[in-house]
Amino acid sequence: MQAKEAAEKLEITQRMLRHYEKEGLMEVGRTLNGYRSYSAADLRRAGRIRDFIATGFSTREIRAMSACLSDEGSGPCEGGVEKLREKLEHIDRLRAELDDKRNVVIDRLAALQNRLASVSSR
Amino acid sequence: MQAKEAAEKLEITQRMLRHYEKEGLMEVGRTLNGYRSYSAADLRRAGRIRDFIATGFSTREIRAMSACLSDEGSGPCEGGVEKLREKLEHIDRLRAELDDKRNVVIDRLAALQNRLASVSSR
DNA sequence: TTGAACATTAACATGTAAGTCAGGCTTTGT
DNA sequence: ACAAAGCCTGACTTACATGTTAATGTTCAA
Repeated sequence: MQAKEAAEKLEITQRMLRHYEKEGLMEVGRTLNGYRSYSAADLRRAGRIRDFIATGFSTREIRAMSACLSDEGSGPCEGGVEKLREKLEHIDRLRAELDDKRNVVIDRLAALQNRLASVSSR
Repeated sequence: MQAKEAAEKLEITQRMLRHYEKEGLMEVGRTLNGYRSYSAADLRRAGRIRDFIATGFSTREIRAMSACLSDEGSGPCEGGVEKLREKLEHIDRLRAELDDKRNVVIDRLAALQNRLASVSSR
């Protein structure tokens, strides 16, 4: 698969696909004419990189746990587990707070609607 | 509480606390001598900002939902059912994004642990 | 064979998180 | 009174995601 199609499927730009390569996050084969050729595995890997970046990981961090990115991913990616756990903590803390906040709003909304209901039923 | 202690409790630098202010993400009171004085609420708010940034949100995005960051849903977070509903939409959208991000991490973690398990059981 | 659509690299640009350092004021302990 | 430690602002620096553009090569269809 050529660059354009790959980029479209991943909903990122070709620019970023090249960026991933230049940053050493993935390697992509070439056809005879020098064009990049993306395999299905390349797509999955690039998709993971995209998600990690969108989740606040730097290229440095992603590179550091590069082994954890491949489908088969053998090798030493133990350090990756640490980072994943940390990230999970961040996300979960945020989620918990968002949930609290959500309840505050819901309660208030309910209170408002109670008042409206009691007014309109008068 | 002064800057040093606040930064230590939040495990970020004073530099970043000042940064949050300059970016309009929070306001911090001053004592007579001009020193910043962080309240418990300030600490919580800064902690949320820290978590949002660590989760890949830009200052622009954080600023946009600034009202949802305070402890009390009061302030600009009130003003009738309309605003509350908007607020809820914001929060739910955020929660959805967070869940996506969380799933990315969880999937990877699960994949890693499957691999480790199958290796160690051999 | 010419043009459109695709590809390539390289260079330049922008926004922003984050570090660091300099120059200067304030507080506090000795 | 002096030194150490804190604070303040502002400026310089780096890293990095991402966009844009320019110059050029390749493929394909009319």
